[in-house]
Amino acid sequence: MEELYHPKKIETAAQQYWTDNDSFKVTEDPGKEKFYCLSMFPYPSGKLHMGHVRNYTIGDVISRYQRMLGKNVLQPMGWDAFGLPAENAAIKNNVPPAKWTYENIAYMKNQLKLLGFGYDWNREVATCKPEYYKWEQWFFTRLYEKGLVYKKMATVNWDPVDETVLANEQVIDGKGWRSGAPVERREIPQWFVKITDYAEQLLTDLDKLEWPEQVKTMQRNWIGRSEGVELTFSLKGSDARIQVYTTRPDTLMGATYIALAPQHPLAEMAAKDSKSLTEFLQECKNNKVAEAEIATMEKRGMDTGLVALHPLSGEEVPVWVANFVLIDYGSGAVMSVPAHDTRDHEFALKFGLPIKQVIAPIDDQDIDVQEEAYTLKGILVNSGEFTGMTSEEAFDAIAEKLTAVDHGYKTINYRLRDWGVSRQRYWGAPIPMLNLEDGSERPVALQDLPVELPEDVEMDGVKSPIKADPEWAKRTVDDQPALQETDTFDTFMESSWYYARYCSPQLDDAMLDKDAANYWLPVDQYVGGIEHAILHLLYARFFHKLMRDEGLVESDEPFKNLLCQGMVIAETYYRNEDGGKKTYYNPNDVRVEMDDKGKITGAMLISDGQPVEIGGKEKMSKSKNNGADPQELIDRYGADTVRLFTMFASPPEQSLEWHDSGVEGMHRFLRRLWKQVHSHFAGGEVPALQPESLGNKQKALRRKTHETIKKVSDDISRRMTFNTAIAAVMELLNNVSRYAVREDQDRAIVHEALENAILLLAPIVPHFCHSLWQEFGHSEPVIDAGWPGFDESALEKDEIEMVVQVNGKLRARVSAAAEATKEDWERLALENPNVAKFTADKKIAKVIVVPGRLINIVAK
RNA sequence: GCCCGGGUGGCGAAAUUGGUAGACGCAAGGGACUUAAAAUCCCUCGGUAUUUGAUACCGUGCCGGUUCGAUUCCGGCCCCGGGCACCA
Repeated sequence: MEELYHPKKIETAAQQYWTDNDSFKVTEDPGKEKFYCLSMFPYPSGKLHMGHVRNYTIGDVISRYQRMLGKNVLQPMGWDAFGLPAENAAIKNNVPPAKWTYENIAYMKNQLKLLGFGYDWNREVATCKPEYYKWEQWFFTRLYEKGLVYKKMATVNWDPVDETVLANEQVIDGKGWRSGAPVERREIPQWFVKITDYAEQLLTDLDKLEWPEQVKTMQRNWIGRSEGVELTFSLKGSDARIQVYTTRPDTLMGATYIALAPQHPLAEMAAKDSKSLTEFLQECKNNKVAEAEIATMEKRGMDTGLVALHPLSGEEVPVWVANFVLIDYGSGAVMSVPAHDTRDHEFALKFGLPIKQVIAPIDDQDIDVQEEAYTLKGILVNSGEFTGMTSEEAFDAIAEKLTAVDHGYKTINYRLRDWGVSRQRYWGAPIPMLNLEDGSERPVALQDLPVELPEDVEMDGVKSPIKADPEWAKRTVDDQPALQETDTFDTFMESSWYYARYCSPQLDDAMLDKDAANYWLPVDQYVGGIEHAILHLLYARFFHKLMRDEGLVESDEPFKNLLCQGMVIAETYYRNEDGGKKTYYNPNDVRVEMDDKGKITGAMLISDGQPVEIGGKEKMSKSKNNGADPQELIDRYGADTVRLFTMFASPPEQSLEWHDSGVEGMHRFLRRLWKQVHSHFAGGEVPALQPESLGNKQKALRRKTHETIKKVSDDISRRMTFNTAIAAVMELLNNVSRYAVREDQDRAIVHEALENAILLLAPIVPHFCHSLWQEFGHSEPVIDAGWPGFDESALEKDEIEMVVQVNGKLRARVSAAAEATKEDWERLALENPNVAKFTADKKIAKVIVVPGRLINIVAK
């Protein structure tokens, strides 16, 4: 064996071995327990970033561990290849998005191989390939036929100069990122999938999942099921009615005005007679569609002049337009009860609208609703026949009354909205729909699928090439001219079913092979970034149910266990350019200035020496240009060091703030371990271990070995805290290096410790362990070595140490034989001189003995 | 604004069910080896006080509570991060 650790050499050899032996190729084997471990596939943005390395190392460690447990492990990889950045790169570099994407895939695939991830590359998929999106298009036509998709008008960000639709990301401070023109909201027809039909299932099935509570809570809140009342206000002097939904019908008698979304038909109607209202509605259009934007902007409103009639009291209620009411949510109108809702209160104060208290606190607490909204439930006041009821009683009574007068009914509402899947962009899967001359629409027939996206195109930066080419969309249907839809799918469509396609990736006559899908699915462990906690994971769950109802899969849920890794974050640096634009600079190109105490005082760009703004630590991203390049570290230290460091730096669910320092330490650890193994073998033949004949020191090291096996197994399988698993192995090896080898049994114990350390580290630093495992004389590769078990008898202790506290403060340590009783411990503790010092002039009130941990003496 | 997380030494972190705060590692300082450097090895390393010693006091974002005992549970606040439906 080589005396020194040469990462390049052993990594190349191990990777070659895995390739030559097709080590990670798997097939369905009903006789073996399967384990499907999936990491979220990357967007091929150019090269791997630290977030990828972290994500895929976690997935690979879990996969390799499960394989060592003897399972049939599937770990596939592919490419989420459609998306906006390809179009931007195409414009910038004058290459077609397809070419750019395929080049990136090739480069990143090589990087993944260099990192030693055990993927079954035979199953690779790229979502931009017609073989892939053909089935997505087919599936959409099935949904169309089932009535699960529909077309409606929906709002987009419109750039009036470029005459194009902008993504939220492309709107910066209300302006188009290229043109700089203020964006407008515009309504265009778009396709929607009825996810709301599945809202209840998506909610209740969360209970079946072994997911982090945090993610389940986020999804529950996103779906937002509520029980309430749908009611209508009649309009004075008109047949029109305004429909509103409320979760607090008990406050109905306190409704003092109605607020409409600016896009509400009645608002637009009222604007016909009012110049000022028309102007106001126009101003409301100068806004990005993002909800965060709407929620944080200045609340504005205007009276429409319309008057609604209260459904129960018949009182006249003014109808206002408010810029924060969302047209896409519910009916686009809300009844406002300023006395009992914070936002309504704020609005009423601003515009001098009446505030009428109808709920009083249950206790005698003094409140003033003119000052502040009282939002809790209570007892009804000023509510006519409902006065005196509790909020709960009034909920039912008012609902019944509304039903009786035909102005409302109890209902269940969801915050979740249908999924808009139309994008006006080029680099996506074309929506397989035909628009006929007579105005009707038709799905593309299976034999005409896929509707292929031309790949050899030029991007002008404004219009999608398939929209710019008048010929592309032309079709003939039943001798009638028809136009192929030129919008493409939201890229969440592709990422909603790729996990299933991996089961039969090359199948060309169906979307999925049912046997293969039902063998592998659901995914046993899904690993990916927390930023996907809602959208991607919810859409994928929805898609799975759609596929189930199409008879393609049997399970209800796609991902049994979920591990959400935290973000890899890094400092951002930028400069403000003209027109409010920010240019971000990579941390590698920036020098940070510090004062004597190491506190950061400023930063400057190395290339020009001029200052840059410090923007705070954020998720590594292309748009913030704060990504670290793992490649340099791989070249310098090898993949194992990079893998080890990303796993050691923090627990997977926590966000990881990236610094290069620390990597060196991991490399040092591997070098030291290598040398340790080398010098162990240099000592010659190792005798067989004889556990019965060991002395105390020998027993102690052996105990440490078995404690480590126990802890690492638990850390990897149950806790998924790889950082503490690594720390435990380091501790064991520190014990080994401090251990003085004097006789044969010492060598046997060290041998056991080292051999097990190799097994425990094998999932994390696979090349390193592949090589050393061979040095231990094993012909089977370490990937197929069984995971070590621990010897219960080696864990036993003869003597136990406990801590003694007086009134909760640590005062002494005492030891006794393992058999010592509670009384023995109490006596030992009280006899201790330091304890006596603190209890001397006090009365002992109580002695608490926590076995194996501590003794606390309560003295007063 | 709304929903979900997080805050512990100079830094990344550990403390798993309410029971020894700081394991493991980085950085730093000191020493050994060396002509020298690198590498390697050894020692110190939360703060304050006691003029050797060990010990005492303080310390887990801030304020308060529950408890024999709180980084952990409860209430209120501050700061940071993620998501908010067209970034992926």
